Amino acid sequence: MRLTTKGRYAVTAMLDLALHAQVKPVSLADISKRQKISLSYLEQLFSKLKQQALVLSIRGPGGGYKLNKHPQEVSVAHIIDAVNESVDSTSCGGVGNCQEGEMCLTHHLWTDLSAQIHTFLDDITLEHLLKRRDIKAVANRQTEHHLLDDVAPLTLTSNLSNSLTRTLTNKKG
Amino acid sequence: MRLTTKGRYAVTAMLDLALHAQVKPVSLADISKRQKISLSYLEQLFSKLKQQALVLSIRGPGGGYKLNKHPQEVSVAHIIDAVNESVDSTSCGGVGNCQEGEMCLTHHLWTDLSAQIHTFLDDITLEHLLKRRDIKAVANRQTEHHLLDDVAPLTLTSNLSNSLTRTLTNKKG
DNA sequence: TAATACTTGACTAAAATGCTTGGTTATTAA
DNA sequence: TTAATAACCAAGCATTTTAGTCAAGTATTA
Repeated sequence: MRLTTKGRYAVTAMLDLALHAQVKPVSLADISKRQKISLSYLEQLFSKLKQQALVLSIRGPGGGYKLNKHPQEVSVAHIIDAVNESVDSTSCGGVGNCQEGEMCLTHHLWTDLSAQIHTFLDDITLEHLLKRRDIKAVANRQTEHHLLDDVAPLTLTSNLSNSLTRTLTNKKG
Repeated sequence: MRLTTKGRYAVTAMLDLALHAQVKPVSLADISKRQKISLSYLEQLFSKLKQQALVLSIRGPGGGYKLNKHPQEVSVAHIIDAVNESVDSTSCGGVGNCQEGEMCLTHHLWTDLSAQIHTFLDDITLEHLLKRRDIKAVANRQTEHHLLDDVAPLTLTSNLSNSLTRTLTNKKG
């Protein structure tokens, strides 16, 4: 499991799709403008996302990309894995040549840890993120209604964060 | 939060310290041999680990490094953060120039997600990893005693993984 | 005093990241 | 049919990160 900005870009772009490609497809140019990611970089990322069947493409004018699965079926882990191409190679390459057993030990502990993080991110889907988005959208409307300009935004993001924390940590029990 | 091989090297090295630097300090040359990490790369890593007061150094013959805290006080997150120097810079740089609010949204979701992973890794200490190590050592002795050569090792690592899974996911409730 | 081992800095090769440029192909609307 | 759109594709490039080398220190101990 690798966590870099590349994965963040991919998750952001997929979330953009989930938000805007409900009816008609969304072009990479649109995502590029909205999320400030270079068009050609998006092309590279979506090439891999399509290989993993996470998105489908429609060519020609009015074309673009759409999600190929329901938001609740797309995990953050899958998105990140899709763009990070086969990490593998944990020095000994799986069951390879750990000479002393000492190395194999710490090596195993790390891969276990890595697997844990993967499981953690595999439980978080686009659906989860979308729900938080809805909460924020509703909250924003409330904010406008109550005319609280400066204080409210901070409270809102703080609420968002807390709610996300609760959602993610209290999973499965 | 960034997750790369650099962080893995650091965690592995710290685990090596925890295992071998109980009485006398351990030289980087020893860790280099045991964990197959280049000496000079270890020097760079330990320079940062020392800056973060995670280790202390003893110079001269018989010198080396020791943990500066108890294993239960050293989290995996802290180790990874120490060698990954101030990640920051999430495009808008915190509270900066998210123009459309749309970007700020996904941006926030990501930082929340990242914070969750951080919290997750902050709960895992060297102590936890050491305990798993003990379990495996005991299990290995049992294996030798029962003379199960082929089947047992697989079961053991599987048990290790499961036990780790339980420990990590069932934390705090 | 010599060996040990940390400390520091400069430098390098390789890989990953993020982006540019310049095309092609399929599709649609004028 | 033509022009615009937008996916697709490939090569290349600047920057950063990774991982490591080399060479000089300095502190400590035997």
